[in-house]
Formats: sequence, C-alpha cells, structure tokens
Amino acid sequence: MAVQLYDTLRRTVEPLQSEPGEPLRFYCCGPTVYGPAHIGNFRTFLIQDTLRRVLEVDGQTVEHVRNITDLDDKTIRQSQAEGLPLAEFTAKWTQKFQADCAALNMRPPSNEPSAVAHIPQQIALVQQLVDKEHAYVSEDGSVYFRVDSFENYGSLSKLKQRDLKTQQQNSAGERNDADEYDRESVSDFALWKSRKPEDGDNYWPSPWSEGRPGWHLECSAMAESAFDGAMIDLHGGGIDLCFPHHENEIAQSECAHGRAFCRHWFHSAHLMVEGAKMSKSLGNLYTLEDLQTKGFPPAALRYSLIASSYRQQLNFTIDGLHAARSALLKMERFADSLLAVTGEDRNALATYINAETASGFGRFAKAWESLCNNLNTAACLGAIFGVIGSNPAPSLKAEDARALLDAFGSILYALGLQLYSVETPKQEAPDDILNLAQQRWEAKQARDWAKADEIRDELLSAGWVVKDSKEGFEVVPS
RNA sequence: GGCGCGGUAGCCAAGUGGUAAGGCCGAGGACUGCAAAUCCUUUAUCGUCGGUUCGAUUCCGACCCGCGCCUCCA
Repeated sequence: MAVQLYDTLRRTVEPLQSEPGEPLRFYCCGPTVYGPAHIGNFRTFLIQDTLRRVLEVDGQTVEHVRNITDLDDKTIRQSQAEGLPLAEFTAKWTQKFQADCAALNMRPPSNEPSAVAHIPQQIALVQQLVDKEHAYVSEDGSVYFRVDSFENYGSLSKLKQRDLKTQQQNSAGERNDADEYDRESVSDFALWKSRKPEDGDNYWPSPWSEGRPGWHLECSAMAESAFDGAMIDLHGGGIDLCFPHHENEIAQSECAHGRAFCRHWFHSAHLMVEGAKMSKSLGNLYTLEDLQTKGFPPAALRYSLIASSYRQQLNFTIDGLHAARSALLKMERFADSLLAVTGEDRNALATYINAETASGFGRFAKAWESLCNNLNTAACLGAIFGVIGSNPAPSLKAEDARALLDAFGSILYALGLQLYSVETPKQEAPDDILNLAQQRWEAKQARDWAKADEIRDELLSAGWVVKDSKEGFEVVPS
C-alpha cells in the first residue's frame, strides 16, 4: 500500500511518491533560532519526522531538508539584547534545537541549510524577480514582490486576491498600517529589506541597498539550493505558515522559475495547552527541558505529540503526558514478553528497530496500513495495542517471536518511539529509610504483620513506598 | 466577513451505511498476611433538529457550540 497524505493544495488525500529513480524531496520550514523551541514547534517537527520515517519503511529514499532561520527580526533583536554577535547567538540556539531533536529521537535531516549562509542565492533570486518585473525597488532600496503580478496568488490558502486587497484590517480590527510607505499594495511583501539602524551589523551589500533578505525569500532560496533547482515533492510546515509564508514562497519561486514550485503541501495543526492557547503570558509555554525537569522522559512527549491526528488541533496536557508514559510502559512489557521467548535481553530490542521488515508486518499489518493512510498515528497505536491486548507471546516459538519483534520494531521505527527509556530513574533511598525498610522486612519474616504495617506507614509518610517480592524488597519514592 | 479544523464514554482519541478501535483514569476480580506491581473483567448509541435509506454516529440540509489563520507565529 502506497503512502497517502492529505494535500493542502488539492484538498484531497494523494499518494506520495517521488519521480522514478529520484529521491523524494521533502522540504520543511524549520525553527527560528532565537530561544528554545517549544512543544508546539516540536509537534510539527515530530510529525514531519514521523512521516519521513514512514516513507523510509515504505522503501523510499527521502531527501529531507529542514532549514534554520537564523536571520530575521527576532534573531537580530534578541542577539542584540544579549549583546552577542548574531552568528554566535544563533549557533547557540541551533545547537540547543538539535540536541532537543536528538532527545526526541528525531532523525537528523539530510541537510539543514541556514539563511545567513545563503545570502548570494537570495540576492540572485531577487534579481530574477526584479528582471521579470515581479518585484520593484522602493525609494529606500528595499525590494517588494508585486503580488498583483502573480495570478495564482492565494491558491494554496484559497484566499481570493480581492479579499486580500480589500482586507486592510487585521483580526483585532486595527488597520494594517505598513511601516513602509512605499509599497504599491498592502499585500506586497518584502524580498529585500534595506538596512535600518536597529539591524546593527547585520546587513549585506546588494544591487539595491545594504540590507538583508525577507523571511519568505529565505525558504525559496534554500529549497532551490538544497535540491539543486529540482521541484519540491513535499513541503511541510505548521498550518499558520500556509498564509502568507507558503503563499509567498510559491509566488517567488514560480515567478522566478516559471514552473511549479512544489507538488504536495503538508500542514500540521497547532496545539493548545490545557485547553488554552499556548503563550508565555499564560505560563503554559513548555519547552522540552521544562518537561524533563518535571520528570517526563522525551519519549513520553514524543508519544503524546504524535498520538493524535496531525490535522487536528491537539490539546496538550500533563495528564496526557502521564497517559503517554503509561502506554509506553505497556509496550515495554509486551517487548519483554517477546524477548523472553527469544531468550534475549532488553538490549537486543534495538536490533529489531529499523526501517526493514524481513518477514512483513504480520499481526502489525493493520498498524502499518494506518500509518500509510494519511499518517493515521492514532489508529496505528490502536492497532498496536490490539496486538498487545491479545499477546501471543506465550504460545510462540522463538522464530515466530523474532518475526513479530521484527515487525514491531519497524512500526516502532516508523513512529520513532524508544522503549526502555521511560523508567523513573532509580533513586537510592537514604540510609535511615533503608534501615526502616530492613526492619520491616525482618518483622515481615517473623510474621509480625502489625509491626510491618506500622513501619510501612511510617515510610509512606516519609515519602517512600515499599515494594515486596519473593526475594526481598525495594523502596521507591511515592 | 473569508478560509480551515472540530464537537464520539470521567479524560484523550480512531472509525464505518448495518447497532461504536485503542490509551489513561476509575471500579470489580485473581494474586498478596495486607499492600505495591502484574494479569483478567468492566464503563458510550457518537452536539441539536430535520431529510434520504430497510437501516445513519457515518450521506444531505439547517442550526448551536468550541478553536485556528486572515502579512512575517510550527
């Protein structure tokens, strides 16, 4: 079954396949590196990573490009606030972003181009647009794209040009006053921004003025450069980028090159936090680090963020994170039961987690088909737990257990879920607690239940729970 | 106003024209001296009102409610 995915442009679910013999060229609008990425950012990037993994399991070669936006108002402003050169500042946050991605078990993209490293390409692109009169130079040396010159403008977001032209108020009812007064139309957008005092040292020479490229232009130029001029097969991003960012990318690239920019558009919905829009002022803007500090493993966050439909808004909650963690533990027990049959230890699971399936998906066929069907991760997880619920391990021969682990491993690879990473770290109890627990154990051995229970209550009020087994006991934080 | 997403059990969440996957939590049971852990069992008629149909949660229409985007926010 071919991988199918909803296409924002055509508004239908379409098969996803590259040209014969070509890799599937997948471009994602990456993060703006002016601070730590939040879980909303990661939802989008995790969905993209998951799709890329599904395509790999499907046997496709994916050229995954995700840019780093290191040149825009926010990076400039924030670097200056911290008194750091832009490059040093963005390098710091780029590294943090990459570390977070690794913690979330995201595959590194094939290529992570940076905007600052593509200034010449961007200038060349602007030049083409100026030459073809799709762009014009203003008095201060800025260059704007002439939206009127591109008939298809608005086709992705289905916004009619006349709506855009007449729409001079924003959603708050305020006038959209441009801070530039030299645009021909309010819907025109900047390709090149002439240098302003607040830009500091962050300007580059160009045929029009010293300045810097506009944000929309960066992606067009980087995509063109990364794919060596070939058309993008699949372009992803958060739903908010649909308009105007992607609309503008299309306009720039198609006007410059006279051919289609991208075949298939992939947008993921935003997330809410505890029922409210995520924002700093509400204090509900989580980063990966925030959640790790609260004791949640990255794998639980990954599970939580990919477990529901990517096209639907996700309401992120701490409860949901607990549920994700419990669900992962359930998967671990399932893996344990299979490894017990093959006679392997937990370390062996890693050998099963890869894009290949030697013997097909077997019992996990439904789980795999769900992923192929518009990345239905929720149905996939449901199918996985369907298999787990009727765990066949006890009746399997070792070779069958290995085949099942092979299929399970490929599904886990596609979802990017890491098992055996969600245990609460063992916390060594202090000596006095251990002493008490030892006394309780002795009382228990002497069948002095009253005393044993008394000590257990004492431990509990000190914050420790005793867990007995046949061989002995352990104490864990309550 | 334009474009888009959604309203399914306590929470999260799939799905189909023929009487609703799954996860979490809760409850009951097994196990245990009692617990914990684990295992088993268990919880809905799908926003409202009409229509089409032998039959609709699933198709059509209307309505109500929540949310997102509408110029640089993933």
